[in-house]
Amino acid sequence: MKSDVLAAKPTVKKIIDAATRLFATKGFAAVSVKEIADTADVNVALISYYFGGKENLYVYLLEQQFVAVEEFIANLEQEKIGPVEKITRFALSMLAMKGKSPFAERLILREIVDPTECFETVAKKKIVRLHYFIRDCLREAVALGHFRPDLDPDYAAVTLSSAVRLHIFTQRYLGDILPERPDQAEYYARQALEIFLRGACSSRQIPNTCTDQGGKASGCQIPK
Amino acid sequence: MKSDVLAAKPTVKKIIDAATRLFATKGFAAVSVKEIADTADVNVALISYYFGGKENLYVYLLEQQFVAVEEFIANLEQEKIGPVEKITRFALSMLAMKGKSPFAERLILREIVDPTECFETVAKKKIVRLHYFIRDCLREAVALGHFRPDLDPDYAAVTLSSAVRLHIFTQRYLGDILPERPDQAEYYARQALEIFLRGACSSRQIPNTCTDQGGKASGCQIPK
DNA sequence: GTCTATATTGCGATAGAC
DNA sequence: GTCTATCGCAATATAGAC
Repeated sequence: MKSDVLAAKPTVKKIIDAATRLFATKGFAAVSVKEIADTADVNVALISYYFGGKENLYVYLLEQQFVAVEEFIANLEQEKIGPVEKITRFALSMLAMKGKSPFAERLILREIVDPTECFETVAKKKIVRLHYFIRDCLREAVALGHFRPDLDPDYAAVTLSSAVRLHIFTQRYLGDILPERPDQAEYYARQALEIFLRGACSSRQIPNTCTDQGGKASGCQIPK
Repeated sequence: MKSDVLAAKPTVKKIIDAATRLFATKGFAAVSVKEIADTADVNVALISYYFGGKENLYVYLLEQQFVAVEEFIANLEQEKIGPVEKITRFALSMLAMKGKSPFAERLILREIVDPTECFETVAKKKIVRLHYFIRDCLREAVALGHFRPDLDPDYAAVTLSSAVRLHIFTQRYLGDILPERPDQAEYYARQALEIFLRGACSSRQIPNTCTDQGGKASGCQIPK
């Protein structure tokens, strides 16, 4: 849409930075162009001038975020590492990308929660692609015997990305009651990942929730 | 705010039903009172007449949703069952409440993602309370030896509610690519729960992610 | 490129008829 | 209790001065 050389202009960059932060924090509907302009310290009219309106600006920003994520995924797919390490790196990717695109996670998660009309079809392809990446890793891990054979890769993929990602938003409410850790975000991601990996590979029985004793892994019943 | 007897009036009920569905689906900022009135098939002015405006209506609805959830939690706390079964029931609560308040999960999750000014302080107390319930169950389960001793209950609580809840929103994008299961929502919740429970109680080593071999459970390193 | 001023639309709320 | 008409306001976008 807009060439990258345009994004180098200081005024354009100020708009991009302010808009990215605001959209990520408050969501598309709750942010006004005036607020973006004030935050960026530029004139309101310049947003239409450079981007052709609020919607176009939003679409441009989201596409940029997905580019960053897809690059990350593409690199990961090429690496000669096992599937378990791939999803490990994916789960920690939000930390790895913190410097480059610190709001990518929030913006994408927002688009999942509140699909914008102007971006829904694009978002769908990208989100599905992201899902397939995780699912295929899980499938491979099951095939290799790293994970238990009864793990459902399609659904486990949703569990993994949910577990690792939603915490970004819970921080607002739970941030000050959670015990302090050296690097809170990374600590959380690693905790969640560890639970997932153990839960995916373990064939151990779950205490107090199994009616039969010697059943195989998949027979471990969760009570009604 | 409004007495329950008022909610029995057919017009009021139509407004409540339409507004709950719309707020849950699109979020507070993206819904207009006109849209609510049209969906409910009542006159626009009646929303102000009965509820005193859009914000008041939203606050009223959210409070109702939290009442349902808190009742559920309060009942759960009184039951003479173990902590593992308590969180199991909690995780499946969205299914248990489907009949009574089918939009509770969505509305609460929305309030976490996009805190509304008019409800943030109230929401904080309720969400923190919900978090404490889960965390205390996890603590107890660790103390009883059901879960591994190095599980961090504060952070694991966030992981659990994230894993079990976020899927509601991913369905829009992944709904048609996920393989069909008899009862999709329940199936997902149980899969996520099973992963969590196994991950919480297991002391098994994770394949391909551990550098040292014979380390104890807490020493299981996730690679950088 | 940047600004001011303004056009235009749609929102939420309410006064007043019925 | 329900409706119509309208007010006031804020939002987006743009025309045109500089």
